[in-house]
Amino acid sequence: MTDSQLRLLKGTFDVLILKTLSWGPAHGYAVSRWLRECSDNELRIEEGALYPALRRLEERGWIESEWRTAESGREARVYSLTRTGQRELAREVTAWRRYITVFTRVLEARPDGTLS
Amino acid sequence: MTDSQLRLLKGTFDVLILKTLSWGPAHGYAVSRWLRECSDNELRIEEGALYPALRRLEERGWIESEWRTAESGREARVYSLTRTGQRELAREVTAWRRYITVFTRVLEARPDGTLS
DNA sequence: GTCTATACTGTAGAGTCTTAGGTATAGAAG
DNA sequence: CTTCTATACCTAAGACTCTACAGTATAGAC
Repeated sequence: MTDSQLRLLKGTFDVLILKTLSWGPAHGYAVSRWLRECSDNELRIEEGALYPALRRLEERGWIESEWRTAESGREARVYSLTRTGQRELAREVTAWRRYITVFTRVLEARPDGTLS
Repeated sequence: MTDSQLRLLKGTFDVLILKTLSWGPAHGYAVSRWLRECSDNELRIEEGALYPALRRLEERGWIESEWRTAESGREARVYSLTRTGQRELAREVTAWRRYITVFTRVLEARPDGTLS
């Protein structure tokens, strides 16, 4: 819609996916929809990035998948968080908090340090 | 040193470089040093990423460079922020604030939205 | 019966980083 | 005087992650 849509920073998909799955198992399409809605349409994962990311996370053992038939009768690959994935999520959320602290400090810094 | 060093998110170099140059002209090495110091050694730009980034920013017209001989007698390529670069810096800082707001909201969300 | 939303998959290409290497000067240490 | 460290720059190979685009296919609405 608006051009005001935020471009996701590279490398931040993973934690968003893990976070989404922490609510419970979901298939790919639902992950991307939830993310759009939860961010008031400001964050969007393209499908071309979503499915590779899901496979990546599964390879690392952070999520696991299973083909299931939904109530709707549709087949879908349902992903869920593993125990390792839960730990990873916690770790990444912590790292993110630290990141914004440091990064914001730099961006808000006043000129006092000397630049040779 | 400590393994606790944060890995910079891709795509966040540029705004850091612009920010650094907003203090005044500096050469590449000084930019990376300032960044390390200003972040208490938590953020680091590898040289292999720094110099390409500087050239990139110059191509876009956000910074400009000039060879100068420092008081030390050493030659160095000194970069400075252009007017366009100043506007770009302001724009990116605003975008960053918005990004952390949205992203944090998602990461802190409580399970109320439905995940089909 | 066609259209929309759902659901998944794949490829090509661009952009950005990491890793690892290289050149060269100034000044201090020995 | 020679070697080491800090300074200062540059490049290339490769990996990774995203975007853009292009598909396939089903369920339900109209």
